[in-house]
Formats: sequence, C-alpha cells, structure tokens
Amino acid sequence: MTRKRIQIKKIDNISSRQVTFSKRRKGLFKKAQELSTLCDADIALIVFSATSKLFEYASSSMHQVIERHDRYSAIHRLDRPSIELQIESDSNNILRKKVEDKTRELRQMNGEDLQGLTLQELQKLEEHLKRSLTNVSKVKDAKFMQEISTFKRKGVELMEENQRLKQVPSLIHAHSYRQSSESILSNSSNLPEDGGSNTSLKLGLP
Amino acid sequence: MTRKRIQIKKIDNISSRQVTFSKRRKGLFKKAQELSTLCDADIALIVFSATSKLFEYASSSMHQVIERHDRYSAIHRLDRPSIELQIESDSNNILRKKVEDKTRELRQMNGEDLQGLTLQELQKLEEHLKRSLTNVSKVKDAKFMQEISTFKRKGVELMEENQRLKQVPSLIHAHSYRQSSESILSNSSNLPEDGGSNTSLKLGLP
DNA sequence: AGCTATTCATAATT
DNA sequence: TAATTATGAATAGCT
Repeated sequence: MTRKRIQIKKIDNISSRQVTFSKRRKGLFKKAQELSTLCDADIALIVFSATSKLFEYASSSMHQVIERHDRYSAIHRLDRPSIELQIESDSNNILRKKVEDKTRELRQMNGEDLQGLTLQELQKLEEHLKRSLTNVSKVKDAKFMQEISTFKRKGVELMEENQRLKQVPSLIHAHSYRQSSESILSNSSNLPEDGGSNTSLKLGLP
Repeated sequence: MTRKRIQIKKIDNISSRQVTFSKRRKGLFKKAQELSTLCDADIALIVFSATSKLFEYASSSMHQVIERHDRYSAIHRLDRPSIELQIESDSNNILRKKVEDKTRELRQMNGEDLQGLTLQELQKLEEHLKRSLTNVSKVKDAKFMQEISTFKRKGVELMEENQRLKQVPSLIHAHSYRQSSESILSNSSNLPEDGGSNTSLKLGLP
C-alpha cells in the first residue's frame, strides 16, 4: 500500500514477511481497538504467526468473547476448559476494572443508564453537569471573544493599509495590494463554516 | 481518517455509529484476511456489534483457532510464563491506552483541559452536556414524582387502617397496630437524609 | 528501526 | 441506503 502496490499472496522472502507481519499486525490490532471503542463492539482477535507465536486482543475478555461466540454458534462441539483460562493477571484486572468504571461514569455523564442511581446521586450528577456546562460555555465564549478581537484587529489593519494605499499615486500598485489584503481576511478565520454563529464582524475601531 | 481527524471515542449519533461500524468492520476483516495471506498467519476475528449481532472471520476454521488458542494459553500458563507476560503487556498497553482515552474524555466532560479544543468542538461539547443535563434532570424528576406517589399511597393506606382500627373495640390491639404502621412509614423512604428536598408529604387522598 | 512516496481507508457529504 | 470524494492513515520499499 505504498511505494508500490503489492499482490495479496504469501510473501516469499522470510525477513520481509516478518517485517510485514509485525507492521500489519500492529495496524490490525489498532483498527480492532478503534472499532471497539467507536462503535461499542465486543471484539476478540487471535493471531498465530507462521512460527506459531500467539498474539491476541479482546475488547472485554478473550474468554468471555469466545464463550459468547460458542453460545451464539448453533454448533456446540467442545466443552471449554474454563477456570484456568479465566484467571488473569492482577494488573490486567485492575486496568479492566478501571476501564469498566470509567465507561460507566461516561455513560452516566451522557445521561444514560441512570435507572440504578438513587435520588441523591441523581441530584449530585445534575449539579456536576451544570458546573461542567458552565465551564465549557465560559471557555467557548472566551474563544469567541478572542476570534472577534482578532477580526477587529485585522479589520483595523486593513483600513489603515487602505488609507496608505489611497495616498500612493500608482494605480497598478494600489490594485495589487488590495488583492492581497482581501486574501488575508478570507483565509485567517477559524470559525466553523456552518451558519450557527450570529456574530457580526464590524470593521473599524471598536 | 479522512475529511477530518476523529477522536477515538464512542460515536454519539446512532446512525453514524452504525454506518461507521459497517465500514470499519469491512476494513478490519479485509486487513485480517490480507495479513493471513501475506504472512501465512492463522487468524480468528470475532466481532459482536452493540446490538449483539455476530460477525466472524477465521483464516482456517474458527473452532480450530479457538482450540489452538486455549491450548496455547493453558500450556504457556503452566510452562512458560515469560511468553504470557509478553502477551499480557500487549493487552496491558491497549488497556492503558483505553484508560487514558477515557480519562481525557471524562476531564473534558467535567469542563477541564479545554484549551486544546477548537471552537467547533467546544460548541459540540456544550450541546452534549446540555443534552445530558436534560436527561439527568428528567430521570431525577421522574424519581421524585415516584417517591411522592409512594408516600401518598402509603399515607392513604395508613388513613384507611386508622379508620378500621377506630372501629375495633380492643385498645390493646389498636395500640400495637399503630406502632407497626409508623415503622412502615419511617423505614421505606429513599430520600436523602440532608435537607436538600423541599417536597412535602401530604397525607390523605390527592 | 526510521523514513517517505504512495496506496488505502474512510469521514463527511451528496 | 448507497456512492462519491477529499483527506488522514497505513505501509512497501529503502536505508
């Protein structure tokens, strides 16, 4: 997918194959993780290299996804040796718990899954959201003001430049300068393109 | 990865999420297939959508890869903890990244660390918080109403019981019944203990 | 391992 | 829902 298009067939050269395996594996795992996060999907990915090394990823827990898969599948051929495989390292469990907690917290901050909360917890959450909203609005408004100031300043600069240009006798120079001035104004905006803003730009001194 | 860079976090809009899920899933499966072919790897990929639909890919057979995975895990758990640690650290890193992402998102939802956001992102965040707040308030008010109804109902029941008791001649019976009735009232409340509530309990029919 | 010219994947839009 | 397109990402070939 770069320097040259390649055919999707087994790579002959062993070391090239290993390099590609390492690179693409990394990419694949990243994509799996992204899909899981973006779309709230439960994903398990198992990769055995040609040399029989195992690499794996599971958005929740490998065992859980596999069990779910087995249940889902109509054919149930094998009883899984379960208990040992379920045991995971402490640090992993701690991280998993952390992710779980934060996910729940985010859901509740999004106004979802609120049924389990007590009235008191709901009141606290409501107050929290109000504070957050106030903060965000404040920062947003400050940024708006900043944008407006920038525009005003640029406007003043343009006015001043225009004044100077009007005093230059050569028509050719005056024309070309005016062109470049316009491009400065139209390219320097960071405002969103949609028409949501009702801010009006006033050229001239404030 | 196109028109604009996106943050890797759960997509709010449901239909966008479905579209993205469909596109990225397709991409992921393609990459898995390519890796398998190019590098002679044995791969199993299981994806459950948020709506619990199953999508799967296996370079050989799903069952075979899963069995191989279980065997590998079991063997290496007993014999070679070092490779286990290698796998674990991969999965650990992914988890760590996840925690990091969610922490950032929560900070922003809390109205912190907003300086890096564009005006447009700030507007979106503000709208998001407004929606969340509306939801939380709605659920909280519903719970309030529910509590009030419960109290009213209990009040009515007590009144009725009282009426009945007044018609019972025995003083001893009447006394003990009244005691137990009071305990029902005082223990069944889920209201917060602090004085934040201005809800008044009206005994009697509404 | 690191770099970049390219191809690929896909977010926004239609 | 499906197709298009502009652009951000992934990566093949080199070093």
